[in-house]
Amino acid sequence: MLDDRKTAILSAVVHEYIATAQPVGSSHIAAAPGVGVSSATVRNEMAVLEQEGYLIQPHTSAGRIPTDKGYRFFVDHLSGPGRVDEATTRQVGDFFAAAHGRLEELLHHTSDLLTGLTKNAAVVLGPKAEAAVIRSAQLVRLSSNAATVVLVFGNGTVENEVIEIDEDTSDATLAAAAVHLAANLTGCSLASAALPDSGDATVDELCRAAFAAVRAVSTDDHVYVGGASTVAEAFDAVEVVRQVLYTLEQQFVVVSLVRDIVDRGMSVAIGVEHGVEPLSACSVVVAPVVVDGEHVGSVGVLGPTRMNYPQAMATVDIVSDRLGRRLGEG
Amino acid sequence: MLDDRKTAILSAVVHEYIATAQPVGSSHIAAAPGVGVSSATVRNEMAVLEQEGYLIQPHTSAGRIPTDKGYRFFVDHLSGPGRVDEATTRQVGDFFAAAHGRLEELLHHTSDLLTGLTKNAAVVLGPKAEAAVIRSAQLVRLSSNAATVVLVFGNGTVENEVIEIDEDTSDATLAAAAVHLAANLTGCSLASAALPDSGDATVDELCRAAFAAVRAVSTDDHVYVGGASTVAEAFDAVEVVRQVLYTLEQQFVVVSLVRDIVDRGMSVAIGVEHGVEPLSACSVVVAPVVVDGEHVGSVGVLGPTRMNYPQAMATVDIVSDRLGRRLGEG
DNA sequence: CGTTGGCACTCGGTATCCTCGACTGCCAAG
DNA sequence: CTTGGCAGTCGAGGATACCGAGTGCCAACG
Repeated sequence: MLDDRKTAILSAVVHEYIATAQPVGSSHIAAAPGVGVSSATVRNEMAVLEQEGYLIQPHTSAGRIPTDKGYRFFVDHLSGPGRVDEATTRQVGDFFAAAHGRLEELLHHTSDLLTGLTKNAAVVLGPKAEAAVIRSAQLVRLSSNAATVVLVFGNGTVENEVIEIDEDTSDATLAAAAVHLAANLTGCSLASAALPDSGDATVDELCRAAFAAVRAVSTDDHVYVGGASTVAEAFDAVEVVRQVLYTLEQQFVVVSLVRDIVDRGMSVAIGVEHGVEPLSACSVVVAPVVVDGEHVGSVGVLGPTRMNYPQAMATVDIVSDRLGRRLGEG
Repeated sequence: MLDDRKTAILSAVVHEYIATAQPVGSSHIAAAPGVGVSSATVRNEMAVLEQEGYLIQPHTSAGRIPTDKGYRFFVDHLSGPGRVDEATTRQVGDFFAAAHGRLEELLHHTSDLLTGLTKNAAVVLGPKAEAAVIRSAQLVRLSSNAATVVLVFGNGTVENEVIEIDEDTSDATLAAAAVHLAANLTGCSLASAALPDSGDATVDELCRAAFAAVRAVSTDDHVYVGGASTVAEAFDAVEVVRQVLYTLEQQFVVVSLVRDIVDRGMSVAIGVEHGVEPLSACSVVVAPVVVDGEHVGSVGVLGPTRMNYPQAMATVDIVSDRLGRRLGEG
């Protein structure tokens, strides 16, 4: 643990570096409020902080920049609960007040909102359909050998999947299957639903196929990634930009990344902490979206390790909170 | 019009520049096959080509690079019909043979396919629901004051939208509206559908709301943009990368860009030709997706003006063709 | 007359060198 | 323990020189 003065100095270094992206020297810190001490003393303290791994020098005779460990200490001990300014609060409020329509739209726009507020890439992970209550199940013939199964869930999501059917399946059989599906799925969640035999083998066959298809689809994640262009500004090394963008395009990587962080109960993963090597120059700030005490999704932002943590954390928190409330009403 | 020798020289410059991204000098061209002439002669010809606007010199005593006009001449007169190698043909074939499931998935993966084949950003514009035949219309209550209207179209698309309803709307009214909707929409396309009065004012009110909502949604475009990370490699100026990425994120810009090019009957828009200023360093190669003689969508790739046009055009063509066939079967 | 080899010239890129200044670490005095 | 002072370090940035790729022009040639 660090004493008060080291703490204040580290804090000042982090703040300054976040603001300027330049290595920060002892005299700047000595001038900072809250550090009433000469630059020589600051130098001594900074040497200690460097030895303990909170700071590094890019090269001798340069200022210091925080390490991942330094940022970690900062977010754990220094940044407080985090406040968002009033304009942000209002903007978020307005957004969710004005939001209407489909869940997908809402999540998509939420990601844009986060990007706009934090100037970082944003990730929104929506609720899986699996757990939601099925309000309607339907089977619609598309052609002689294809049909669509459509489920409407209580949260407003609609999932569908195309299944192949036998050429000689009669419309009557299809209708019977549709009725059987509707009767047995409506009111349950997909996870809990079971499909008893109907007595007709052909109908059962159809129903099983439909059920399997829609169950497979409903385990897909609803993930929305926005603000990719911000990473082009955050890093000056083209290679890093490319790697980060490429990784962001692999949505399953992003999904497991975010989910993993949330599951570990963390709200911030700094640099290598999240274990995704191509993103080791990035930090991720996440918050779970909670409805009725249940964790139904996540929101987060991804930016360079020298991101504005207090602001990002506060923004992510307020957005996840409001999104949760919104989903609770809907 | 250019004589044969100028044509050959321009062609060689374009090929060389596409391959190396370096200004190309007269001696390289003189050595190229098909140009049996000394570097001095090439220099004279290049000077003419520069005066006529096909080439420019970044600075005196550097080689030349093609202008947009040079690329335009190249694609119009030089690149021939374009062949894809066998591996590509097979890969595309395999892709569409293996593809199954929902239209959205198919389009999304098609964009990934194009990115993989051309190493450029890819755009896939799917069919609008508007024109497709409605196979099923449904109205499902979500809560006391919200319902979802769901349409299933003959091409396998499912569109839905949430509408607000009066708290005191009875389930019976909702059911009546559902029946009325289904009766009047099934079998038509959204564009051609009309909604006669049912005799019950409340039901009509609901139906109108549902119809309006779903009609609004169905005019949305299904657009899939992939391969954003490739643009980080294509340009070395960070600012250009940022602008291009940002523009690609504005999906409506991309949509109107692609649509405009296709509508003008063009297959390639080079640099400023497409009129989107932030993308003036980019070319776009597009092809319409045609099903039964009808233009239902578009595919395209977007890359730096020094992209490999013959390969891109051939790839886009074959993908659009196979996608059209695939949509025709489905 | 078009083509070609030759030649002088241009100019960006790279390397070298230097200076400047922003740091640091250390030390001795307070 | 803190602080002012001081010598030392090292990268950034500017000046200089050089190199080489490439050009334009011209005179000679078939």
